Amino acid sequence: MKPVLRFAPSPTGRLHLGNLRTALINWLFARSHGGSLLLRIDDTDLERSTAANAVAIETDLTWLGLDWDRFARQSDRFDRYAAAAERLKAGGRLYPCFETPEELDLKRKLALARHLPPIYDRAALRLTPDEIARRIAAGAQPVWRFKLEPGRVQWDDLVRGSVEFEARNMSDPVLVRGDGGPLYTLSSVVDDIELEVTHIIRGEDHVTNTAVQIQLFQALGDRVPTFGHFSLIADAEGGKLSKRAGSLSLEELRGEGIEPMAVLSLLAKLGTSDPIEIRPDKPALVAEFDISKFSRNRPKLDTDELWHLNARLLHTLPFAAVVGRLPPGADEAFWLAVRGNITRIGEAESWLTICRGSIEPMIDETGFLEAAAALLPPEPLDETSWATWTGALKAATGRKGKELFQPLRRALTGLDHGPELARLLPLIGRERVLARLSGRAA
RNA sequence: GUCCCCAUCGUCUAGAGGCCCAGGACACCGCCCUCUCACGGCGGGAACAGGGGUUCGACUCCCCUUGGGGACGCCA
Repeated sequence: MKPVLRFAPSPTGRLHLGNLRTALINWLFARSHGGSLLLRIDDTDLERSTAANAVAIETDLTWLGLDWDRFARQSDRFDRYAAAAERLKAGGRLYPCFETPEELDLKRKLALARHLPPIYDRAALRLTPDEIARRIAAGAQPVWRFKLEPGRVQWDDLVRGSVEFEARNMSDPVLVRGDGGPLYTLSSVVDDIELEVTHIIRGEDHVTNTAVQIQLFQALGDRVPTFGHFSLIADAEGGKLSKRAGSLSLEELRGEGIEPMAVLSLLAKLGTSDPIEIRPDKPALVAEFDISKFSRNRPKLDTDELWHLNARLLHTLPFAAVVGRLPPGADEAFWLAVRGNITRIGEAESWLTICRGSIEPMIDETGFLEAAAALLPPEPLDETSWATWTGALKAATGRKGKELFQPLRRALTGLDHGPELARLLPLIGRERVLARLSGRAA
């Protein structure tokens, strides 16, 4: 049976690197096992979900090149959740509770104060049928809780090995809210069953959810999927990712010029035993993916590392891969000359100004530069011109090494370092070179 | 507070009792290459959180401590 994976974000905000990692791991698992991926928009929380966020999620995934085979939206499926809730009621697994949110909050605080776990005390289970009928007749809108069965819940986790929870340490989850709407625990399980999800791979913040959801899978169907919970990533200081969510949003990184493969390479390797290196394309990541390579440690994500990978990627990218994203006037010779000196593609622009536009030269010794101007080979300049020129200059002045080259670099580019001058010289052109050697902006 | 998880170089990790005075990758430092930066080549510094056990022998097993994280919602 081919595995069916799913990525189920809630459209309550933009995707950040943490979400993306979940998406990528599921995508890689699906692709490396010949399986399929379902994109499910978990928008049962109508208050916080927006259609714009849902669209943005699809845009971000597409930009990264993560495709999906099926699509579902939970707000289209409320009838399915209601039907499942009825089945659970009929089976005696759902019971109505009439506490207000304030009462529940108080109960939790009381439990905590008594050094007890803040789980629901099941007071509603002691309500008589008459009492329940009377309250409903009086207009009360109960929430419906799933009655957990006592005992041990165990599963073999793809990342964490055997995991066990004692049901008495868990709270009977609310599945249906006062307004009749479904809660995540219910909708998620119903969809995983009906959309035939075989592998649920998500962050470790879901492990306790898994324990209760396994009982729900058993109550609602006959098949429990395979689970895998990888650890969440921390920021560079070891703190929560959300605190620096701004700098880690894909939207922002994209605006700063990050390449998809830099993001993908880091996210696919972080926390695994593979070296974190730039990979050329998604098939390389698919070929190397193995869920068992993920450790249970909590890895730190450093955006510096992301930019480092980005630079490494750019240094090898052929002209064809970037042609549409370079400023007008940038040709292949230009790209090949400057790609080794940039971290983000936007930096090509300043080099283009140096090659095709006008800059202020840095002049150290006018005498030396005058001599250089006199010896500059005639048009056309090509990649051999530099050697010819500096050879003649060396013979004429007796200079060599840095003394010979650095004044030229500073005059020609206005900078202390940059791409090979042999390649830049023909790009800058004879006329500009002469002007800059004489100290004129050109 | 309760339950669960984690703890090896700066970072990501290898390590399933002797193969480890702990290996790799990235980062860092040095040298080489070189007009500069980067690339590349060579070399270097750099770690088993602490304390008890178990054992002939613990990075590896057990317990405790400490430190971190997750969960405990009519959010997902």
